[in-house]
Amino acid sequence: MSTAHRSPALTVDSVVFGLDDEGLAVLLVQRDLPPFEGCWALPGGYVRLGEGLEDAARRELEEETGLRGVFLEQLYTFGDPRRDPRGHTVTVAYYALVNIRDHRVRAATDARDASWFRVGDAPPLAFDHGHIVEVALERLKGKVRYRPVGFELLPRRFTLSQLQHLYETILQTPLDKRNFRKKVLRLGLLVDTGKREQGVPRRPARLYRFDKRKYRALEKQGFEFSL
Amino acid sequence: MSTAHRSPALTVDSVVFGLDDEGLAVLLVQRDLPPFEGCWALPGGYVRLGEGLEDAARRELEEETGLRGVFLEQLYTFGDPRRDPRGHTVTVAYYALVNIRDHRVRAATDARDASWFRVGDAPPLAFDHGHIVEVALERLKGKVRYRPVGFELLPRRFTLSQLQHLYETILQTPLDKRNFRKKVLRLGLLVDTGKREQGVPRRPARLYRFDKRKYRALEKQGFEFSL
DNA sequence: GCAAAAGTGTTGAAGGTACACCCATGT
DNA sequence: ACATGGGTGTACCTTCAACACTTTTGC
Repeated sequence: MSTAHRSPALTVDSVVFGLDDEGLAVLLVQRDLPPFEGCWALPGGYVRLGEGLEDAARRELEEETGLRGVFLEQLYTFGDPRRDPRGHTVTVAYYALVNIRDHRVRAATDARDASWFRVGDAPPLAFDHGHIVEVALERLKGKVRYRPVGFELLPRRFTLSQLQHLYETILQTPLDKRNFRKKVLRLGLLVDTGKREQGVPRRPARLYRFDKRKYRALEKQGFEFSL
Repeated sequence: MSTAHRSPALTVDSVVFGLDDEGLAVLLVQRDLPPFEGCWALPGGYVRLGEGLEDAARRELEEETGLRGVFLEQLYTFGDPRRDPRGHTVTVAYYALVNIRDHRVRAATDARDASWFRVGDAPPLAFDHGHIVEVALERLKGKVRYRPVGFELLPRRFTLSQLQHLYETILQTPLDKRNFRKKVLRLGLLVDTGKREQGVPRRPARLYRFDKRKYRALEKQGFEFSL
């Protein structure tokens, strides 16, 4: 092992998922520079010397889309030497979950535009970003069942129907209303806020919030979330 | 985004798990060069330009320990800028599962020695490798329950007791013999080879093998392994 | 014949699935 | 009064957990 090496370049990219009434969406930016100029791509960019990977992902995310303070987890590292036409570039991919209504998105550095696309209805993406999105979807599908990450996609207060639709959307399968409610309430991790939906043309639903403190406490005692 | 960058260096490291009668073991190499000269570490090294990540991990593994053709999966990418005293070095970690008896290990390039250490009884490791081993153990613990990876640690033909001990070792919990056998046989993925253990001072157990073909077929039809 | 692990079924508890109707609200 | 989703309980079935004795082999 010598101490001087020509290294592959290193980037981070983030797959940001959001949820609205229509379903799952991904946040993309339109590239303002070659290669793939004008093409839609994942927000991301080069890791700086001395910078942590997650720090880099958060920095790029804020620079390119204005998002900050979101739930972010490492997804996978993609290193096919041909994935970037400029030369061997390894990218550490992250995925993020955000509640669309709480975050206003704006384009910025290196990006002409940033906007949400319905999953499965996005334009062809730059590099191997289409593939990265697929991997992120698979991961989300697996994770949501045994970790309470879905709540990151909802407003702080939400109805049980919203939660159910979320699971139905991500898992791509219909769920039974009564069974779903029983199961999720029996976990004891949802708190009835006492409030109701407002301004809906029907019976207003109770609003719950997820009890993160309680979950963290149970987690340390070996409790396993599962739906 | 400019096109020239000083990138962090990029390495791969592998956590190789093996199993014997005493329990789980990790394969380590003794470094022959600074930093951490003489210290035990994970087999690994720099990714070459134009080389795929998994290719690099396999190459280093063979160079340093003689192992080839093993089960290998990406674990996580570690990028704390201070994890290597020589300067910012990001490492893509893999974990491997091998059957100790099928593979003879030998030291080679960059390593004075290579040898197995009981998990939890290893010397302090170079860099953040101790932490990487912990993360790998956690991953193995999670994975073994819903993917049939455990079989990689056993010989091709194995007894149900061996399989049970494997699960007890990895999950760190005792299992009921009758319930375990029922569950695992009901999956329909073990084939009775018709052979028996030989040369043991007791009633010889039946030898089974894992039916990988059948598993792959079921997997494509949405089947989920679980124990 | 002794030691050591192999092999084998049943029962009770818990949890999962399937299923249909009345209620509260806005218009 | 009507349309819309909100909210609720039961019966059946499957799966999980607990548990002890006989069998086969080598020495």
